[in-house]
This record gives sequence, structure tokens and C-alpha cells, in this order.
Amino acid sequence: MRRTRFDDAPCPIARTTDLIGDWWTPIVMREAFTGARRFDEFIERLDVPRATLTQRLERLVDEGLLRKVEYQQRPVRHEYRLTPQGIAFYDVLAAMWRWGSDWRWPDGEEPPLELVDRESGARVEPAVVDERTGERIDVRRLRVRLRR
Amino acid sequence: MRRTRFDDAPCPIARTTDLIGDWWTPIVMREAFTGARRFDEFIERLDVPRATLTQRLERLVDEGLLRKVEYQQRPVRHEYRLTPQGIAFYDVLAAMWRWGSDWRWPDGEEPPLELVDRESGARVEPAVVDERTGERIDVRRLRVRLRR
DNA sequence: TGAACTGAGTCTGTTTGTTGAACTGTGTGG
DNA sequence: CCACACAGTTCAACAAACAGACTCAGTTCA
Repeated sequence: MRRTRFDDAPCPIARTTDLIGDWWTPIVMREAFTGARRFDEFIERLDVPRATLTQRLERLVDEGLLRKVEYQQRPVRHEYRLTPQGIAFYDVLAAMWRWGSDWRWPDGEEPPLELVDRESGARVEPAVVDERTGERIDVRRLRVRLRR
Repeated sequence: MRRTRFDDAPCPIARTTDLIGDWWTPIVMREAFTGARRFDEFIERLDVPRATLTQRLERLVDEGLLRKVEYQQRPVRHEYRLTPQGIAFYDVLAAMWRWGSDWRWPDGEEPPLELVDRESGARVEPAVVDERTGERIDVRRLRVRLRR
């Protein structure tokens, strides 16, 4: 009677869901991207239960999105840093950012936060495109096919 | 002691997380995109517990991603169809598809499924770009700013 | 006329997950 | 020796997800 798992489904959406379907996980990743590294740093920023944070960080390490790096001995202490897989995950957060900004605020309102280029200050609006054509993805034109 | 909610957070990622953090929700949306409309259709495709499906569909209707449409009277029966907000959500699934495909299979292996253009049959690879420049998002160049 | 069938759920008891709060343990600095 | 910092662990209470049986309106079959 365990919670149904999707981590070995044939569908990439299902496998991703298995990971980010744990409550708090995308938020923890968001904080990692804005510079959180140490356990108590996450705690201060997020009021997440400590036991939950422990579990999430552990899983993210297991799955290869974060790695535990020793930043001092005596006493031995570790911090959590993004791996290449973790960095790549920002795409998913960016898509969530865009959809959330577009649809999750009441009519006429906008989110108080925006994404900008660190250097130029220009507004950045994530969009999901087909890499080959550069066109926005149009789901009506898509089909899922069994790879030969 | 309720599960912590994120649905009125100032951050778009958090609000999106609140919705898709419910177990099964992204999978239910995926099925909606591949044509599922009726309750039993979802059940057949997904072996999701019926009570859970009821809850998910109800919430997706409440939140405006699906709408309930009567498709026959006597007996009155409804089906669930994507709204514009629901259709827009495909971007998030597409980003999850891409990241899942790139990172969630063992070295050397690839997912058995691929996304193709319905007409040309050409492979489609979702990518997340800055809409203004068309460049892939680079998180190191990004900053979150309080909107003025 | 009655029995079986459909579609769309609801109900129940059990197991897993999440939460808040208190507690632990190692090592430093004063 | 005491207080403090960091990084957790433990525990009990509550919420969510699970499997499977049950309901209920209306329809079709025999």
C-alpha cells in the first residue's frame, strides 16, 4: 500500500514527477539556485520541518541533483551543491516560473517578482520551444512515438 | 498540522509547486493531453485509486486547468476537457519531458518514447529559452528582482 | 419484468507522509 | 566549565494515498 511510484515508468514526465512530487522538493531546489548550501540556511529561508529537509536533501543527493561537499573538518561539516544534473533542472523550474507568472495570479495582477539578466537588467521570460525550429511548442502538433 | 501550502506565495515556482506537488497530478494532466476525457478512461489508463482521481480532477477544475462538460443527458454524464490555462500547462510538462529524457535514464540508455511532429514526423526536443533572445536559459546569468 | 450492465463516483479501514517541537552530539571559543 | 553553533534525529499527532468494496441513476438485454 505504498504510494505509487513512477520512477521506472517509460515516460520521462512520470519519472520527473516521481522526483518533484515529494512535497517541498522544487522549493528546496529553488533555494539551492538562489545560493542556499547549508542545512541551516535552508531552514532559515524556508520554514520546512527539519526532518522533511533531511529527507529531501538526502534524496536529491541520491538522485544526483546535489552533492554533499565537506567544507570544514573539526567538526566535520558538509554543504549541498548543485551537480550538472541539478543545474539542468533549472529548466523545469523556469517553465514553472513562466506558467505560474502567466496563470496563477488574479486577473490584472502580476507576481511581485521578476527574472532579469544579472548584467543587463533586461527582463527574462522563459519560454518552451522546439530546439530544432525555435518555435514555441504547440501540443496540438505533437505526437508521442515509440522509438524504433 | 496540515501540509504546508504554497498557493499564495509571492514566487511563481511555489504557486506552481502547490498545484503539481499533489501526487498523480502531472500524470493526470499528461493523460488529458493524450486524449483522456472521461473518469473511467483515466482509471483504465492509470491505475490510480478512484478516490484520488476524483480529488485531482476536482481540484484541476477548481483551479481552472480543466472544465467539466456535459456530454449526455439521461443519465447526465460529464467529461473533463482542457481549458486554455490547462493547455498552457503543457510547457511545464514539456520541460519535465526534456529533463527526464536527458537525465533520468542510466548512462547510454534512452527513453523508449520520443516526441515528434504529428505531420512531418520530425523529432521534437523541448528546450527552455529566454523569449526575448531565443537563447537557452542560463541560470548563472539570472537574478530575481522585486518588481517596481 | 427483472437481471445485468455502465459510468461516475463514495466509503472504509489501513499504511505512508508531513508536521512541530523537543532532543542529541560533536566540536569551538571564552 | 559553560554557552554556543551546526546538523541533524526522535516522537507523537495528523493528513494524504492506498485497495477494494459498495452505491446509485439510468439503460439494455433476455
